[in-house]
Amino acid sequence: MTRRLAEVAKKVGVSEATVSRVLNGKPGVSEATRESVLTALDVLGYERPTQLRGDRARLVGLVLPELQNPIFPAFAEVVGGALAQQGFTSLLCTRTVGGVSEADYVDLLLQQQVSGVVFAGGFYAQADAPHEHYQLIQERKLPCVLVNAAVDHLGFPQVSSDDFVAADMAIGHLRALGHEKIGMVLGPRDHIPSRRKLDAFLAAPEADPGLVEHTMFSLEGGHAAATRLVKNGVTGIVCASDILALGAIRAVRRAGLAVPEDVSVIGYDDSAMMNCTDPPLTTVRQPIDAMGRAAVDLLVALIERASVPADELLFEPELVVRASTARLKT
Amino acid sequence: MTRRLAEVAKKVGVSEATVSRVLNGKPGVSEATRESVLTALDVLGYERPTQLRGDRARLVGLVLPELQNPIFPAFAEVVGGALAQQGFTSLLCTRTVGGVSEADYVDLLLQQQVSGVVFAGGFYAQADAPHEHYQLIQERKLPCVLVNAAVDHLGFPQVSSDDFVAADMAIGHLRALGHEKIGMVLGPRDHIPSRRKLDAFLAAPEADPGLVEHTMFSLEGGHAAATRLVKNGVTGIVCASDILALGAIRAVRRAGLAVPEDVSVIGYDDSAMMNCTDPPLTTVRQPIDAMGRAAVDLLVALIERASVPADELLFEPELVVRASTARLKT
DNA sequence: CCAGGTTGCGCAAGTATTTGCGCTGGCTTG
DNA sequence: CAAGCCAGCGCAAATACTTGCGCAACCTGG
Repeated sequence: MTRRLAEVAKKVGVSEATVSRVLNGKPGVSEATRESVLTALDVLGYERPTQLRGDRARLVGLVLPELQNPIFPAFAEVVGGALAQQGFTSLLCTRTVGGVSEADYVDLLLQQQVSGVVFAGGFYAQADAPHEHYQLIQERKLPCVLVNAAVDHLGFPQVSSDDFVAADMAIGHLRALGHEKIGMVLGPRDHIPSRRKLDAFLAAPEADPGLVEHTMFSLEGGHAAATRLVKNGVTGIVCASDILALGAIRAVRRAGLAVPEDVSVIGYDDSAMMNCTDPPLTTVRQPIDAMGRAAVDLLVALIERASVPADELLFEPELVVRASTARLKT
Repeated sequence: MTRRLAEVAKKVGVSEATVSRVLNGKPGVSEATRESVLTALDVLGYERPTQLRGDRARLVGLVLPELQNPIFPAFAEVVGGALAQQGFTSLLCTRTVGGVSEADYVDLLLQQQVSGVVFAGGFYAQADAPHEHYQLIQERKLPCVLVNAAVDHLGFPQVSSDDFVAADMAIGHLRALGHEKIGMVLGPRDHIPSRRKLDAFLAAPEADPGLVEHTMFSLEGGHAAATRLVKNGVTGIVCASDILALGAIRAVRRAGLAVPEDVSVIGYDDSAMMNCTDPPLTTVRQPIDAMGRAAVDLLVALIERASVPADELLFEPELVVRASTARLKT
């Protein structure tokens, strides 16, 4: 009922045969004719076959939860750059308020015939979030790598930074500075990286489970959580992201105290510009460069059908001591 | 020569007719059969037609130069959110070092049959950069909106913040604080928004053209440029981005001076977290929320074939006074 | 347990696309 | 300037995909 060839052929004034040849990249058509057929195709709104524009685009989806926290754009740059070097193009997908869900993005990516997907900080990290769309990827055998702590074994290879060690370092640092009443500001309860940090916190016998706050990952969330902790008299706060830490610093000041003189605050991520903040933030750095590269290497291996262990690659974080932590006043 | 239907049909053990029906979403096929046909398709590596996965995705490309400067992720969130509300999905495209060029992204987007494109801070803003790919978009009559000051009339509608007014505000603010020796740190010489700011600077009769530095948009660029300015004895620096301003602050300190006591620094953009820096940055805010919404409105109008003036919509910036500027010491 | 309805599917006829072959007209060569 | 060559294209045959129709299997209500 469509009669594409016929319609296009009439429009250009050539035979159906010629249009067919153009569409299939067959020889025997002059460049000029080829051009005009292609133009007519576009004008009439038909999809030209993928192959016609250079070689098939090697697309990879990169799914991120947000862009507010600078760690995610930074990660996107690392992954995008590494993919580009391997000849892949990345499609960046970000959840937006009231907008497109992760499942929608997965649909979209499948539709666009991507060669693979990298997820960072997605729903897979939250135990209570829907996970059906990951199974969809699995069924399709689409190469996929998860960054940072997935819920359970979905069977995808993972690249994570070691949250347990990270929290341990942060707490150790505060202890070494003489702090004893230490609080934690974490993400949602079902968020796996937060849980792992919590495990590290509770591993210490002197830890007080009452000084753990769960909140959402925003400056305001950090502010609210830290306000409660300060009220409970903590002198050190370990946060699950730099943004939370900035919120915590604001909360401490709002309470009439100073950072780091009265309360020490440690962030997590070491996102950009944390050395320009007031005070420069002591934080635990995720090695995003190495992680991004590793994720891309894994993904490319999967795409090329190499067998890759569905393990979790743990990356060692690094404590970056700046000026938001100090020895406890005696 | 391919005989897709036949091959798939044999694999699944049904007739070609059934496969055809599945491929075209026709009724009269049980869910189970449909599933197995699709699976076989995937296994055999055939593309399933776009329509099969829900209704045709309404895609819009969003092309950004980088993600380091937080203004771009922020803009991406605004535009992405606004598009989502209108039922569009945004594909984020970012240039990466040694990676995909703007022209490549345009090719990609055309190939993916996007409904429209939003460019922010792209090559169109630089007089000496290649512009052919914009013409390609124009020829295809693809809806397109440019954000912030394009080189010349490429015929696309534009949404910009008023750079002249912005620079004027910044300079006026410094003058009001008693500063007379004021320097400027701008982007590349052929960068149109920087030129417009330069125009505002030179409009004042007492302006010294020797105190204008061109550099690339990075912290290090700002640092280097500001170092030269400080050596020349300026007491106030107006920067073309917040990142440049942070670099400038570092340069001032490296020179043994203090911000704002010895030298006042003004940024531009008011990107996120500039109120957490040391000192909190005085800056000129781009109304990215309004601009993003306007850009999306224009684009959607274009997509719906409404006629839209190919004008430049100028948005008024806003001076945000924090603590990186102070009265000149007498 | 049977009649009638419904759904899923294959047959084969109908429609669309691809391709072998040969015509044409322009360019090269002697 | 004519003969020969060949790229570019259309014709029509071959191939590939779509669809109207009817059969069969399975439910459903008597």
